[in-house]
Amino acid sequence: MSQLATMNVTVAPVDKFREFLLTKKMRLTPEREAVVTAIYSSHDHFDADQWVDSLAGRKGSMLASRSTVYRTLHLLQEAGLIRKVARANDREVYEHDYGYPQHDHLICKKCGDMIEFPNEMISSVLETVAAEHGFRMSGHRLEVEGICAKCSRPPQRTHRKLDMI
Amino acid sequence: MSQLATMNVTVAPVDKFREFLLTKKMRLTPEREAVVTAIYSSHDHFDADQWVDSLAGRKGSMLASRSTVYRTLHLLQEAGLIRKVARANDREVYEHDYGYPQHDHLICKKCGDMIEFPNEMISSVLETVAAEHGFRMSGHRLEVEGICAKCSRPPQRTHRKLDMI
DNA sequence: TTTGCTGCAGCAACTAGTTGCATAGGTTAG
DNA sequence: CTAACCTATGCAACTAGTTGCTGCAGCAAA
Ligand SMILES: [Mn+2]
Ligand SMILES: [Mn+2]
Ligand SMILES: [Zn+2]
Ligand SMILES: [Zn+2]
Repeated sequence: MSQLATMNVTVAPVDKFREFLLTKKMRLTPEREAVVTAIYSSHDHFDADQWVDSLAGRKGSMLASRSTVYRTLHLLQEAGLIRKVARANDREVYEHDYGYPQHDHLICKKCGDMIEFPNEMISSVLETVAAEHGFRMSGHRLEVEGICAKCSRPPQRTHRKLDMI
Repeated sequence: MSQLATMNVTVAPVDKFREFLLTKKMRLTPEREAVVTAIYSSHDHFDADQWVDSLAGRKGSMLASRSTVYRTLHLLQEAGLIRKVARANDREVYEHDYGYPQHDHLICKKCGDMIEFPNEMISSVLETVAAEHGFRMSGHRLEVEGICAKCSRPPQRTHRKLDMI
């Protein structure tokens, strides 16, 4: 999934989150910590449901309720720790927005694959456009849709010695 | 809302829709025609709800059910007549994608205003990126978020002779 | 301790949007 | 004409995500 190199960061995500919460006079509760720890335990695109499942009842033990997971996801976005990246299969797809270089995605309509690409050019075009409009840009979300190289190869079946009967 | 000039098109939206449906061996039913006519009766950003309201029961007589409105919106996207442009107030925002020049939007987090800007530069950057990845791009969705010029002016109150008591 | 205040969790009810299903109705063959 | 076929509709049930409410924990004043 991740073909871009990761970056080292000095402040751990949990601490960055605590700092953010302090500025809003909010606390890093055990529930909120459970969510941020879970999310930063692996570096992948993810959706809310998998954490609702594992943190709130259905599959795992109750570490945070469904509402709390969703509310914490909002806080994590505000804090700049995660961002919405696309919508796939009726679900919002998120990713880490901290400790990882800026990029956008080519999204294959057939297989759903999300190919990451760095976006300096686009960012700088947007800086210019925003300046022209006196617009203070804080971020962007770009979904490029189409068919990936794998899926657009002619329907020649995948390489195989012999078909099964 | 629209600060970009409109373009003249030869084929009317309803006819373009009928053509598209034919290629899929589908019919332009009265319900589908009602939806596309309603949507093309004005040239604005819009959301599904307003057409569900006016076409399905609640306000007028039933021209197309809720499901049919939503299903027709999908078809209109496939047909290249409309496209999703952003998400605002928990609703998808659509706009005409036919008879109007390509553009993207600066979206103000405070007032919700959507400022349109033409996007040739961005399209061409994306063409290059897509080519590099052997990706056959069919479209994109770009939301630039931030604070618009109006909203970022110092909090000097709006011009008013005398405050109300 | 008791009392009061505040922030947060969990619940349940809600909204936008999707989908399975039964059936209405159009199209074609006989 | 009818029968078979097939598409598209409307309904109702469903899903992802949001929100108002209530009650409880943590802290502070009395
Ligand atoms: Mn990514
Ligand atoms: Mn627009
Ligand atoms: Zn693919
Ligand atoms: Zn604004």
